[in-house]
Amino acid sequence: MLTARRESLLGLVVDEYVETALPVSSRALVARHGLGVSPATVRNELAKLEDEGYITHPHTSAGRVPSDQGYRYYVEVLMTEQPLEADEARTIAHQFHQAEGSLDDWLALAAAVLAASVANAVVVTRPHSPLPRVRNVQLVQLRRDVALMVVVLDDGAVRERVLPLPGAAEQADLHALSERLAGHVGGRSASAIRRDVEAMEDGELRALAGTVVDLAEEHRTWQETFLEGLPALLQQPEFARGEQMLDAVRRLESYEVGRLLEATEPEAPGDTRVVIGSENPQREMHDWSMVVARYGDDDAVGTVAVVGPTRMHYERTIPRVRFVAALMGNLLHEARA
Amino acid sequence: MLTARRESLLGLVVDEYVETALPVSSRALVARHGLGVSPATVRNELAKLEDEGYITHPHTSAGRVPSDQGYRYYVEVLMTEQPLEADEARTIAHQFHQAEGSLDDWLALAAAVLAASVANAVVVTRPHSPLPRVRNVQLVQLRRDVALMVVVLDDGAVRERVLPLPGAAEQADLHALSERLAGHVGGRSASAIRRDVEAMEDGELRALAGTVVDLAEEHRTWQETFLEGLPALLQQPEFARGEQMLDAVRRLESYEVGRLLEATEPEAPGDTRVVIGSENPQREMHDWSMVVARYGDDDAVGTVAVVGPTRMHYERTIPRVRFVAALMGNLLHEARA
DNA sequence: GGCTAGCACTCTCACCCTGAGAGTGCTAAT
DNA sequence: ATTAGCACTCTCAGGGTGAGAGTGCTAGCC
Repeated sequence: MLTARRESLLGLVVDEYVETALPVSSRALVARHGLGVSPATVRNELAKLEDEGYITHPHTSAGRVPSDQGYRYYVEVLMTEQPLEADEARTIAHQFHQAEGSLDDWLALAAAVLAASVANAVVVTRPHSPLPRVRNVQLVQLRRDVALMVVVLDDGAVRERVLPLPGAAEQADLHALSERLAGHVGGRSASAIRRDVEAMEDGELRALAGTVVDLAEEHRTWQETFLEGLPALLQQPEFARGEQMLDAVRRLESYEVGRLLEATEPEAPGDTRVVIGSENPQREMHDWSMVVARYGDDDAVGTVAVVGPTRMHYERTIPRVRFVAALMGNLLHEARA
Repeated sequence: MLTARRESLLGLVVDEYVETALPVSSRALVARHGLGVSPATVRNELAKLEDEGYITHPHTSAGRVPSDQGYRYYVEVLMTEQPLEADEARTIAHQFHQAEGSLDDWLALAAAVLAASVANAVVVTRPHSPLPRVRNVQLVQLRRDVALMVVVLDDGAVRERVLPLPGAAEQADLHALSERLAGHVGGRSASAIRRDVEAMEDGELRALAGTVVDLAEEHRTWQETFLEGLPALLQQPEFARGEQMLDAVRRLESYEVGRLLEATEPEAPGDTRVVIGSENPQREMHDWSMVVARYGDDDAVGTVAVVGPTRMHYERTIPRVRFVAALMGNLLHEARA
């Protein structure tokens, strides 16, 4: 249990440190905010806060720095979220509407816009439903005996694969084949299809249905993940030295980003979750924080996450993530409903 | 015109510098390679080479460093390409075959494999033809009055867009509409379609055909560009300091990569082009080199490029780029023919 | 009992200096 | 044409130093 004064002091330390990235001294606290006490008193209080684990000391004669526990308390109890100003919200919404390309383009744009707003890296995943159903299958002839299978799922995902065709076929034949295939797999989920696949008599159709299952199940996590704002992240003082920057880049490599989000428990759309430093089950993320939100609806859910150093402007970041997630949910719904 | 001795000296300077990243001294040259002369003689020769612009001096008492002109001469005249060893070629080919996902996955994999092989960043673009024809159009119903248009082009590109449908429709209606639309646009290029679009009587069809044109023309350069090997690049000593690393990351940002390749004149598949430092028309690339190759066939052509500091192992890089480009071309053809 | 002035102590950091080392360029001799 | 020798330049790592920034503690004050 923190006394009222210690609480407010902790808040000031966090605010100050988040802003300046410099350890906060007792003197600075007194000077910058008109506390009615002397630096010595503040020092005593800070010492107590340190005993209780809310702040630390890089070295003897340095100021104080919040610990993960301190940030946690701050986020849970002290922080007052800083909502977006009207024009900021307007700008973001405007940028969102402007994009008129494919879903992928739009997601990347959303990530970039949020990244710019919070000055950190942002990861966005494509929305997908836990059990997508096949909405449509098409076989398109590319060459004489090569076709392209295009599968459209009801969460909007479009997946493709190049197939060799045993025995040349006309586009008309392929068309008929598509129809037959669609009749078997249309409106059904991957697992449902798989259950029947073996029972199919027609060998050709069975093979094709198998491919449909593959495509429907293939999450392609890393391909469906959009990372933006890497430069913004790397500009943070914690990555000033080349070594650390290289580390950061490695950690956010495309293949890794998916894994990074896996560690986060899925939540319902609307929720926003904050994972601070050592709270992250992944060891290598121990000096990073993530603000994760889900967007979408019951049919299809995706993830938006801000990734950055634990010294993060939580007050600003959390409402912005929430705002963007909500906006994405709405637009997605609007575009579909 | 360089004398034979100066030529060989230049070659040694380049080799040495490429390997160590340290300015090379007259003494080191004599010691490491049994030249029959003294360092002083070498110094005289190096001074001449410097006069003629092939090498430079970071500062008075430093060794020599090749200039862009020096690298150019090296690539043009001195270098003997180092072909892949049999097992390296086998490994790469094996990795290429292993990938069994979509084209996108495969391209990203190819980029990553090459990047690992040359220890630099690699950019790969999707193959596309100069005038792709529409092979297939499908309208798929997602919600009551929202459809997804999926366009397949004959270079294998699959593009999609979410469309609001004026007036709810049944999937069956959409199907018929797709057929009609396909009748108009199938087998034709974007420009050919556009020529007729205005003449169409049916307003709905006209709008849809317009969207098809959009999709067919939309190159989505940055989306169709795959960058891999960023960490490998950043590990190079020229990016040791955080500042320069940040610069490098910014320069390779997704939005920029496409522009980066634009500056390179297109060539026929099979050609490999080397752009060294200030030869690049883009100012900000003046201390970078690129080894660019085209892959594909007459129908669809893509680009593979290695991007790194001018201090690049050209002898190794060029044949590896060529090898990978050829391999990609073959596989692409194999998968289609 | 809480607050605070004062002070000793610690640690960092920027700075300067220095000497070693690595190169070059030039000259004079071979 | 080559080379030994040497003066000269520049960098770089190391060490020392002083200033500055903090803390923690203690003793006295309200």
